[in-house]
Amino acid sequence: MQERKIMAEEHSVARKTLEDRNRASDLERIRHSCAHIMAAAVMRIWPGSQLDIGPSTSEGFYYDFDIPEHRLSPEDFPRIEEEMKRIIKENLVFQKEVKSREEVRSILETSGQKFKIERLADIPEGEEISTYTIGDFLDLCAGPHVMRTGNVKAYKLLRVAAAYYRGKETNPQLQRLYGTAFANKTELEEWLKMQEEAKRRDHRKIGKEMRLFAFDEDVGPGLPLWLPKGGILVTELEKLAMETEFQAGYERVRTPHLAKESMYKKSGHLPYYAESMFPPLEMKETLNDGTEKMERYYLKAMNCPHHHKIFASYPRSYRELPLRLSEYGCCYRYEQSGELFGLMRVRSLQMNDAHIYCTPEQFASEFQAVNEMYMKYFKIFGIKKYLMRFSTHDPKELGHKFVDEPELWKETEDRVRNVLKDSGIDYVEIPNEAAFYGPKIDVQVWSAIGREFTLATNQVDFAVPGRFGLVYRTRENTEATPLCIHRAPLGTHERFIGFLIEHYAGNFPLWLAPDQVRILPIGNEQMEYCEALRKRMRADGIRVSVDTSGDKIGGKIRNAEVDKVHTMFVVGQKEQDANSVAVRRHGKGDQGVKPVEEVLAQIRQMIAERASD
RNA sequence: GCCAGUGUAGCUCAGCGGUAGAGCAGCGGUUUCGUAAACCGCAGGUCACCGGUUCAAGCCCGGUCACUGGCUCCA
Repeated sequence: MQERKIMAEEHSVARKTLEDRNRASDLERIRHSCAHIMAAAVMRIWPGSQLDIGPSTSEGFYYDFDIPEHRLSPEDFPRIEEEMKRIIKENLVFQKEVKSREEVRSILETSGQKFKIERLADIPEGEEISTYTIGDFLDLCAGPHVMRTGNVKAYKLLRVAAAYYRGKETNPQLQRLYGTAFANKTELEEWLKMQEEAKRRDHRKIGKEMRLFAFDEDVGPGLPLWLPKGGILVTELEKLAMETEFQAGYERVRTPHLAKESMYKKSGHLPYYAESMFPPLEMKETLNDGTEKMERYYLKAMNCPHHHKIFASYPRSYRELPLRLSEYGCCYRYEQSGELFGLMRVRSLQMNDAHIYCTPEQFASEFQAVNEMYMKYFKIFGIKKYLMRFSTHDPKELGHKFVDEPELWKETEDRVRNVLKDSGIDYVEIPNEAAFYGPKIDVQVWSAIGREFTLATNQVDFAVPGRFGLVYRTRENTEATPLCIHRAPLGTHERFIGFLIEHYAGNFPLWLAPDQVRILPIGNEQMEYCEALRKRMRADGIRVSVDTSGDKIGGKIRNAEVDKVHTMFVVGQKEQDANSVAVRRHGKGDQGVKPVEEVLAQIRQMIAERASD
């Protein structure tokens, strides 16, 4: 599971060609120019600063500095913005000059810009080398820029962050200043407003307000507690997965949360992933001869090895394949503290996992069926914007990052590529990003607030079944090792629900809504009628409650709306006499009076169909 | 793990050297009401934790923890 990869690439060292640069949009020019203006301002305030690079991004721009005499903090923003304002007012020309490599190097050496000198060395031989100057601020830069500093009209500094030089952890850490710029003030304000709106949809905020989940210091960071209402979401997702997988010929299994070190040595996970696993539990075991032996147990960070052991639990025949084992397995990963993020990145997680063991002949259709399952889920949740990322290996890393099986890599990657092409799915291929045991497809989605992450994953494993000695008898009565497909179309409960909270802004469709129906009596006279109705609906499996508070009907409605109750039944004497209810939908207002039978039939149907609204 | 920021009642926040505050939620009353807030009252806090400066510390300083924004990493 990975996330923010594409964002990271956007910031990475991959050089844009000059052609790419010339295609830069007006907005990109403005933002990149604004980055220069910001850098010029920083140089005026702290003249001893070293410059790195300052590209535009999808959200705005940034510039990386080494400022020896100062630690940047948001308190510096007014001062820097003030200086930027001055530079813009001076309306300086962005003066481009094409120079020779030696000429530029000597300028940079004079000004002591050591990062820039290294960046200069990256520019391929034969490519045009240019500098842009505004006033006395010179920057090695291919452009393009706006004409004058006065063309930048709306900008705002956003945050400071540390960033490693060239993104490498071992390199020195630079201070990164983030900002954004727009063509005019109106657009900037609209964007700021949208950011505010995004904050309101944040799953951490809604999760707290709706009492879906909680964190507790004594439990530990990254270890979410599902509160009753969040537990309902979990249960509904599991019901969906179980039904879908049952129909698709999967068999459910259950496995322990930990295993001995030897298994992870066998799987090959340990050398690669020990750092992101919780440290082992160590215990003394007394052997039959009285000697003691230290045994190490690891909390499982993945379900695959346990499932492989199920495959290996008795001899298998080709007749049993494809064998599809599924489990909502609990895993534990020791994610770095700085990486923890609400429900989206946690240390305990439950994965919608399954492993499909199949013959090479079955591989393509099994892989295709998995893709179709993804599409089915996306339709239910109305997920329209997604991207399949096909991660492949880099032959140079064989034996290091990737298991040393050159032919298997090529063969399986070709197979996956063919399935993707044949099914006409939109995908991008990204080299050198595969799992160590095989190529994978990650489904990237964007939450309502524009954050990108891997929601689900579908991986091919041609290495580990062999390590586990998994074999089946072929028709020819020989032994063969199965291929394995790892798949988790609903990702993990934690991340998937985090995504859904933002996707729906907490306004879940009826089948998912923790509070499906709340009955609101106008007065005490209707209480018995309401209570009878509640009992009847409960018997039907509908999540319903009665508001027995002393509030007026307006107050009851308000509370139900705030609680995001999907459907309200307002019941007064009129409704009781006619065996009806006045239906009100969350966010949609009064839907009119309807006979009880009609409303209940409709609700049952919506739940059964998992209707999207 | 690294850089920066934040931490005051269940929630949202005010107070920024001089006796801890508000609204909402909660609890107790009164009210029984027709589509987004009835009224009155009560209670609620070692101001994240540990140490320091000061006659006096939510407030200043140092450390720890948690969370947040980035970076790095990510089966």
